[in-house]
Amino acid sequence: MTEPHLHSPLPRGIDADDAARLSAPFSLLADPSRLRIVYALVEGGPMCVSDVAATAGTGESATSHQLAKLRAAGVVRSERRGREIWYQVADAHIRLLLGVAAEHYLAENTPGAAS
Amino acid sequence: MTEPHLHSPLPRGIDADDAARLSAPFSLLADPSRLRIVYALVEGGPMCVSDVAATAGTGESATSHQLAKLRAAGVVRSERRGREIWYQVADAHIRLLLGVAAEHYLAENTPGAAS
DNA sequence: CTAACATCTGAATAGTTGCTCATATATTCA
DNA sequence: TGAATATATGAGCAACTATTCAGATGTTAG
Repeated sequence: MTEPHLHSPLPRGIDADDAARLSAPFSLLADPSRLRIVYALVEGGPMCVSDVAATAGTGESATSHQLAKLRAAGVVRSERRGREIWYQVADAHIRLLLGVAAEHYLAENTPGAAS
Repeated sequence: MTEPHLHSPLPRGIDADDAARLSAPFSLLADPSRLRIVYALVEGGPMCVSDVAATAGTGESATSHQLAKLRAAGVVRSERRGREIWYQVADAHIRLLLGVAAEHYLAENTPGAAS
């Protein structure tokens, strides 16, 4: 292992800490099922768990697990209404990221970002 | 299992196919090491592998593996220069996503997106 | 041609993650 | 109170992924 040359003038990157902070929101959208869940909430507004599952096409237990993870990450907020628990998106950044991606990778009507 | 109620008026989501397409770019940025690699290339411009590794703070073999994956996904382009192989970012969408995230989650000088 | 260098590639491994199943908790209704 | 509904939660498992190590490939210099 000889020292690397560093051709370019001082191309400093980001430290491991910032990389972890930056990659966290991406990992939340990296799973197709979880992305469908977030998308359903962005597009459809506040919903109870079973409606999220029905809209996203995911199992109810799996949906609950994913919503718990999203809630722990601060992406969604939950509120009890009777025996149901309603979820809504609480993170504008995630909404923006999803909108940008949808706009560029689906080339259709984008959620949240436009208008 | 009784049928779900669907309170909201027709909140249709996206199908599994679109979800997979949408989540793919996010998964590429979901790993801290790979994100540092992309970030290094976005910030520092074209570089050879060992310089990418040095800038990103990742092992050389690991960097090579990740660059191969990024190349397969069309995120980076490679070109041989003598015995070195230089990589550069080839996907404007990834650049934009990374820029948006950096702007909102690091609140500092953002790469690519601004100016 | 040989040695050194830069990168690639495959196998093995360890860590992570998302799903399912079963069960627990909480709420409403009769 | 007891049954039904809605969701949460934990354990177990299967699939995926990133890293390391060893060796292969291609390139330049002597």
